[in-house]
Amino acid sequence: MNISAASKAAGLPVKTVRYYADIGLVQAPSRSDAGYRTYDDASVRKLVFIRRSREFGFTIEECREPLGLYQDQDRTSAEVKRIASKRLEEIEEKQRELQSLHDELAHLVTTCRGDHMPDCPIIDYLG
Amino acid sequence: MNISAASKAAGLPVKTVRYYADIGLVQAPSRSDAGYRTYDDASVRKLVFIRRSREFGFTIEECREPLGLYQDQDRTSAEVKRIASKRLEEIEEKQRELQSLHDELAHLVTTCRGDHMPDCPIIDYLG
DNA sequence: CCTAATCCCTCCAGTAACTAGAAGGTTAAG
DNA sequence: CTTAACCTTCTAGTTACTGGAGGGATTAGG
Repeated sequence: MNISAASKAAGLPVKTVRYYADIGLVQAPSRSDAGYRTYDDASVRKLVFIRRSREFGFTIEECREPLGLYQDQDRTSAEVKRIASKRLEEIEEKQRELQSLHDELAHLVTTCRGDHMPDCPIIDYLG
Repeated sequence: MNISAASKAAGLPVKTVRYYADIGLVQAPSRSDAGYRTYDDASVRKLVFIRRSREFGFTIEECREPLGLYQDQDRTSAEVKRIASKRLEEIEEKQRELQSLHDELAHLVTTCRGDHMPDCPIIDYLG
């Protein structure tokens, strides 16, 4: 798989895929004879994992920890479990926050009459 | 309310609160005699709205649109509704993505035995 | 009233994580 | 065999903060 196919599959720009290998977040991919980067499904799954983590506010450094664990032959199952559980709690907190952002906007949508008048009940709240 | 109280209430660093007024994302706050910025509850609610939007990957420019609407005296209710509905769909897509990230890590946690052995079923998937 | 701690201010420089563009080599379709 | 769509490296720019210097204002204790 060339870089553009991997980038499409992962949902990341080509430039970003290169960048992640440059900074050592993922392993440097192998190269074709012409020097083209070649990717496999496991690499793509890692990129998807990073993309989703990044989209929800985890930093690059915070992505390194779980990714490092997956690759570390000496880690114990207990260590993997501890770090993943901590991350899971952070994600659940994000889910609650996202839900309240959702509810706030849903309220705006349902209270607006959607007509041509400029008044809208939400203005009293946010204006 | 001084800037540090507003910053605590909004869940944003003081520097970031100043920055948002500097770039015109929120209105420049009024000042005390000594030149201190003073904030009210409506300003704090706007800052919370921005914080949550930013945490979930909306850019500063994408925050301007709904915030602008709230303040625009000439907008129609239909326009408010259209933009808020579009944003709501984006948020629902983010909720689905966050759920996938959650499930992926939850799988990691439940399949790990949590003992001192270094093997873990998730490695086959991501390693 | 004085002093120390804790605010607050502005300004400038630095960082994280990309992202755009130039210059040029490679591959696949017609 | 050309030409369009790939790919490469490199450097420089952007977004959204973030840290620190230097200095004024406010508050709590003695």
